[in-house]
Amino acid sequence: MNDNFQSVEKTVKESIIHIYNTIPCPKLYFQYTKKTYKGDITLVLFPLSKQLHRPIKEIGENIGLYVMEKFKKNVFYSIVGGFLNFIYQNDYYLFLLKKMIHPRFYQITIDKTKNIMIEYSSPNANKPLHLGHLRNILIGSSIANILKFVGNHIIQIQMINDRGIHICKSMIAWKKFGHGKNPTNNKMKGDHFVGKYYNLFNQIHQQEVEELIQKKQENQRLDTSILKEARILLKKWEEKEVETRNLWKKMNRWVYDGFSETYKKLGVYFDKTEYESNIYKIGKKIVQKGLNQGLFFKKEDGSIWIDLEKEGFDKKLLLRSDQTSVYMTQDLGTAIERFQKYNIHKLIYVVGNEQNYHFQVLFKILKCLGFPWVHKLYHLSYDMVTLPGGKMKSREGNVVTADSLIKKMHEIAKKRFLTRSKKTEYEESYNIIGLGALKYHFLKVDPKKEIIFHPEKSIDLKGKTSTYIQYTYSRIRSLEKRFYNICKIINVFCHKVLFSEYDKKVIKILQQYPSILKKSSKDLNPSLLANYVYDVSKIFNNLYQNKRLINSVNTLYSNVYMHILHIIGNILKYGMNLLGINMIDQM
RNA sequence: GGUCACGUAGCUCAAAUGGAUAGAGCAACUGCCUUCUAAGCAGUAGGUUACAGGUUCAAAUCCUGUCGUGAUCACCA
Repeated sequence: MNDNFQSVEKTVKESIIHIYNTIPCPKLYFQYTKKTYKGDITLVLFPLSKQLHRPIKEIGENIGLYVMEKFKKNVFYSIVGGFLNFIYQNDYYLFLLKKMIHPRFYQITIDKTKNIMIEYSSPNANKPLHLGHLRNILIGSSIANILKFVGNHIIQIQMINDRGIHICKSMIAWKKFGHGKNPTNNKMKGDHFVGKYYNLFNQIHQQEVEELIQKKQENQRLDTSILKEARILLKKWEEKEVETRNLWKKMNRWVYDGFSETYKKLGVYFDKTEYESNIYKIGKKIVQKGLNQGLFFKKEDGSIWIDLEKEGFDKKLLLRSDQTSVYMTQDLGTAIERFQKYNIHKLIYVVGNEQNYHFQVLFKILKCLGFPWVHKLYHLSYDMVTLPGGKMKSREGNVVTADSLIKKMHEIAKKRFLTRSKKTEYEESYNIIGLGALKYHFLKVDPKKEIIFHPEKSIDLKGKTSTYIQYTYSRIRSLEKRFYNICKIINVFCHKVLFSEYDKKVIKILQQYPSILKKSSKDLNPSLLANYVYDVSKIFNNLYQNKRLINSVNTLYSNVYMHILHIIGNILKYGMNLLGINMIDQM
């Protein structure tokens, strides 16, 4: 077997330089050959024809012949319209197979090691994580996995919004109606417990607003008595009153314990946690500095603004008239502090698209301030998760929490598992299947697109799902076991191996793995990987159903399939793990 | 109203960034378990890629306009 091949792409490039004597070589447009045409990889000739000023047919023939020659007829070619299709021959597939069984095939390093900080989750400390957080967390953690896998150093960070009027709302409700209860004696998860009081606050506030409307005093709707009380509490908090601070610490602790539990269930973790209460003052200095430099301006009431109208934005508030911070103030501060503290090459914010404008302005302000690292900031924006009826934020207390969804998935998996599985009781598998289905459902969709979530239909365990992929994987594991029981191991590369069309289809898909992973990491998009892993599963099941893979009669081909199974297994496992999904050996 | 996204099969999503005859899965219908796991495989049906123009060898993809959906334009977070 000839195993000194270099890639077709490289050879094509070489041929153009050689034949047309052009340096540098024009940009080449390759694509994997469409299913409807014969071939493996395709060069699009139209742009080349334009640049070389030669007819398509001639270019195609020249390159095709050169490549065929170079590969000693292990690669054929055909020209269809303006497309030059390269058709791999048997031995080239064998070469690919050999390449793919090497561990290096999976160790993809796309660029030099970089320090990348990725901020995600970033919840408010007053209620449980919900559907929206779930998408955020899954995208963030999966991208962190992918970036790490291709060789970067990753710092996963969450910023907890533990300060402000919204926190005081749950505090005041607990003070008035909590009667000293706590999550333990109430048998509730801490974040749900606190969230209950936050919802209670909103209910009471709403009642009071309605009363005001009846009394025709609706102009006072922002001054309900309970809201006033919350404001007083905020003031006390700002003044660091001991009792208020202690209550605040106590209730936050409940919430954090609840978050930790949810994170643990989801299998995500953070290297760092920042608290808004620790850093909300940092930005003020910067704002003052910018004011002194004449970049910002002060209104009569003492508030500080930036005028970005020339840049196509509006005027933006940076500091309130009472000199307290707004979101922008602290985002300026944290960004600056992060670059001072850590040597980071990239800072990714995973934040919903409702804040697109906020981040555009944030980056613009930092640019105005002259920080050289502004181009290292990236807002990874994703669309909302909506319920079929419409918005999910709408009615208070009616949101789907992450915990309830995780629990529901576990139940669905259990029900299905019991009727299907060969195994007896196996609690851990319900988790892997249920959670996997949830994660896959969220990650297979391009982040920038909306997800419409049907709670009643919940999430499928068949079709284009993680369950299908997990099932495929456990089939592979089972086949491997069978192989070791009945077959001798031989070196297939010392023999003449002939691949069937099914085999070729599989190898064709498998060899795309590095480019998919590369693209996923470059685009910061786990959905590409998710969809690819599904394709791999599908093509395997097609092979499996049509060929007897492992048998004692044909040792050579059983060994060949053993290699193919091994590669598929690796791709499925690595790929799914990067999405945060575990695999099961037996289902 | 200004700005920014998005609009693909009945439903949920793809389509490697401008390439060939737009692909999957649900749901519906038809076949396939005496054979390595049927949570599977094969097949049928389903499309004027919201609409109208434009750019070029080539448009779901880029530009313009219209319509629809959502987000945002707070001394909220």
